Amino acid sequence: MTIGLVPTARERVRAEITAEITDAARRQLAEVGAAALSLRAVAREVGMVSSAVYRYFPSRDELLTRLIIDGYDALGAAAETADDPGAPPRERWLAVCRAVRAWALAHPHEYALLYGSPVPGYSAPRDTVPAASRVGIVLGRILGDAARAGTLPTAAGERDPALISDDAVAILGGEHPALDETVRVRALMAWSALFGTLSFELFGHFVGSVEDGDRYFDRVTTDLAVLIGF
Amino acid sequence: MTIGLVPTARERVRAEITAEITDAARRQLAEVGAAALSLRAVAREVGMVSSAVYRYFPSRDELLTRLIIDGYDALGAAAETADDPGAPPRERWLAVCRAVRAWALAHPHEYALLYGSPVPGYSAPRDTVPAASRVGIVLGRILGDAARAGTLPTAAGERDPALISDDAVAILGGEHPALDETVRVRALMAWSALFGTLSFELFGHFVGSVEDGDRYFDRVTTDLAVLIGF
DNA sequence: CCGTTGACGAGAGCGGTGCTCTCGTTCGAG
DNA sequence: CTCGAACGAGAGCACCGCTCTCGTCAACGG
Repeated sequence: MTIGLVPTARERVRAEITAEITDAARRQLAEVGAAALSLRAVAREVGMVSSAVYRYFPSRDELLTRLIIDGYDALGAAAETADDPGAPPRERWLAVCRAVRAWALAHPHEYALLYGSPVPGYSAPRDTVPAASRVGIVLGRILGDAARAGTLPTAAGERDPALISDDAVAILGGEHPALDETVRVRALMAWSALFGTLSFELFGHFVGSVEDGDRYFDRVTTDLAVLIGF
Repeated sequence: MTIGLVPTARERVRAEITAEITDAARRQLAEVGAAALSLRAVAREVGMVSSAVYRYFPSRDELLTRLIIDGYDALGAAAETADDPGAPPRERWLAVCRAVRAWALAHPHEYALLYGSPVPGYSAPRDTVPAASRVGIVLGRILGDAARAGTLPTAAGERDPALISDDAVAILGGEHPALDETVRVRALMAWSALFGTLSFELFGHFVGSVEDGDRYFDRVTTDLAVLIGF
């Protein structure tokens, strides 16, 4: 077994088959959702017997974890490309929100896998954290740039590390300049409110209350921008 | 078959067994979650064979629907008893929020069933609507009382029925006095933000960002109260 | 009062699932 | 060239949702 650099033919075909399996799994996910995703059906689609798939993924949950990471990455990439660092903070925030919503509407089952109920005995593995942080990092960068531009209030009171951790602070604007904690908490709140709105829309909790999802979403994200201070 | 009033012995024992099944199912739900809830295991727990359960519930999804409705009712009842109509609006809002969170923390799997990814696809959302509306009605009553007390801005611009439907308006304060649409939209937003925060907390999206969930939640709900105008 | 009917529980069975194990084959590193 | 590791196939286990049949037994109508 070679370590990196030049992959052997065996490693190459292994990577290819792994990709084939994840692609088939992603198609299954988009069609029937995570709960009904069957490893056997995936195996059938790639022309394998179910036991052969276990050479590539030790369990169905590991396969789902792969899809989760890929989903976070796709969503993070969508958020990143939607963010124009030259635009004013509010426009950047709105653009990122719209991009996140567009991705969620285009991939409802993947969104449900990421932000819906966790699957049965599933414990969020550490591997998903970096990918999951990407969209938060985009928001944090907007916040930091706005702070550097001096349009946000700087630290007034003391920080409370129990309320919002050092890691989260590092993402949400960092330490320079010293943002007021209130702003960071509101940014975190806007973040979860964004996904709360999306979850309600996608999971049908707005049925009968909101007709025009596009305009409602714009209103909400605009209100959230004002709340943050953008 | 008698129609209501005096139930026959047969109807009584049927209702008893149905309750036994739902109780066992609720225990299973609390233990292993909705995705892993097995009708056969429920049957075992009540000392039946699996096929016998189908005399009472036509499918596993119908059993889940029963649990969903019961869950919405339990949550709604918790919100209703937490609301003291004599208290000022902000205190009422905070109390209801805390009650909702307390219920969610005490029944995480039930909460996931209600507000996580819809598990059976789109089985029977129609029957669930009245129960699901209860907690929203509580919030709407607070909003209406506050409006009657004259502490909220009255209608300034035109209403936009596509943004927020007539049904939702009827719940969120009604037509007298004519609340400004902005306030109603913000209330709706606060409602989804509340559940967005809870979902993030329960589904682990705050891990590494928020240490003290209690205080963070109070901060968020307080901010939301200010946003609404309470 | 008795016969019919319908509800009921048990059991077998079908097709599906995740996962394990064993068995030939094949391929590539030493 | 050899030998071990990786691989795919297949059988099999335990479980799942759900259907069907069958014997029983209680309630209702004539």
